[in-house]
Amino acid sequence: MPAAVRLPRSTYRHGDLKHALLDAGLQLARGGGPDAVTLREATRQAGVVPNAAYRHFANRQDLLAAVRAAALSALAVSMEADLAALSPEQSPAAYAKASLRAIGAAYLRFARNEPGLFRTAFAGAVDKAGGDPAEEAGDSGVNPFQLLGVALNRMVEAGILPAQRRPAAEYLAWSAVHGLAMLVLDGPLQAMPPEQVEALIPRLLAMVENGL
Amino acid sequence: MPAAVRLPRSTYRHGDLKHALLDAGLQLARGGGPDAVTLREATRQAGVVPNAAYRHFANRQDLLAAVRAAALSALAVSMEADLAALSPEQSPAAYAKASLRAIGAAYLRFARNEPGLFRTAFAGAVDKAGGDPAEEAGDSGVNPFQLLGVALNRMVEAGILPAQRRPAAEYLAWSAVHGLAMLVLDGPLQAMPPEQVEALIPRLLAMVENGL
DNA sequence: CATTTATGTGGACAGTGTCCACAAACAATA
DNA sequence: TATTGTTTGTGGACACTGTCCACATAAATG
Repeated sequence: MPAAVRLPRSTYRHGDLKHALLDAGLQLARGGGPDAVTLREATRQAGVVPNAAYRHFANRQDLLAAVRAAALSALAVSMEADLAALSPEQSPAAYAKASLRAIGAAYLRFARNEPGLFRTAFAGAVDKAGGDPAEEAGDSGVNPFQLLGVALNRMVEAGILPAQRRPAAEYLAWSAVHGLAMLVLDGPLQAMPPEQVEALIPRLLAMVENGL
Repeated sequence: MPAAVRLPRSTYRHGDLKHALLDAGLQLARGGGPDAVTLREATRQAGVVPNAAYRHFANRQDLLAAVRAAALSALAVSMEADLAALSPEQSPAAYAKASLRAIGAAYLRFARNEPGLFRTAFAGAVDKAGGDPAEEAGDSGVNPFQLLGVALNRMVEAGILPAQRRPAAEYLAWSAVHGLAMLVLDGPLQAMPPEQVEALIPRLLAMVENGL
């Protein structure tokens, strides 16, 4: 693939404008959340006239949706890394619990380290009559829900989560973690000192573990 | 106070433009969330030229912050009503549990019935060096946190919540409920059928109750 | 009544999304 | 190889937004 992406290019054709716009959009989202990803700024960074974007995206919402999917995928990748770093050299029960906690902690860490991407990942997008709730796989084919499902399955297998409570349990666990992230990022917990937030995390995860 | 608020007025002065703008803003937020509350449309509904708004609000963000506070207050009022409707003619423990559940249910019902207001209430506003996290009282002086605190205190008094776990417990409970609301409104649970969401609610509240 | 202050008006500017007609480069085909 | 057609980027325009400035008007104050 041609590498020339930045700078006022000499060729009329761009080469891979769609990718360039998505990258620019991601960078904008990273810095300023969903509102910052604007068509004109993205095209500007790609060194192209605003209207060029319409050859690759139907409108701003369409570009934003693509950026959103990429951001969600980035979150999943980050979580996956933490999950994979766990060594299963322990009792199944301890391993299952550790998995759940690692996932929750990674989720919250991502929200803290990449607030723009996190906000963008969950900026209300209307699904076009989507099918199953948790089935919008990102680029890498992994999404946060599925990872949660893995951890919960481990808990069932280890006997620390009754099988009847397994169905839809990811939504419960997920709600708790997601809620804390949102309250800290955009909500009334913005002003809470970081160390206090940090102290809240293990308690929240314990609540999920014991309450499921 | 003069009642003439709508229609192309004849008087040069408006009478209570600040209130009119806030009302218009609330209506806009109700219909389309925070992005819909625009200076120009609010002034239009108030029958006034756009710039008039700047005599009462520093800028759009300032108006939005006022609308946000009012939306949060509306949420608190709705929760308070449900809480007051509970009859304490039962064991303290049952009453405390019922209080917690009523609060959570009211929160989620509000999110479902007034998505625009709910989104607006939690649309990232930067507090101007605010003090304590849960201390931004709305117009009515009540906010969601304080109500949660009441229910949790009842649980401690009833002996179903250990006193050591009491501090900051509202943030944990709140996170769970808020997270579900956000996932359903703006997140990947948008597509989930309402009856399935409804079934999730008691399970979520049970998780909080047992996990705290 | 005269003046000061609060409040709304008018006009302007930059920035945004989006539409339309046009132009340039590549692809396919005669 | 030369012609044709399709993809992709350009140029110009429009409506809409927030915000600034100078001005006008009504109310309050002396």
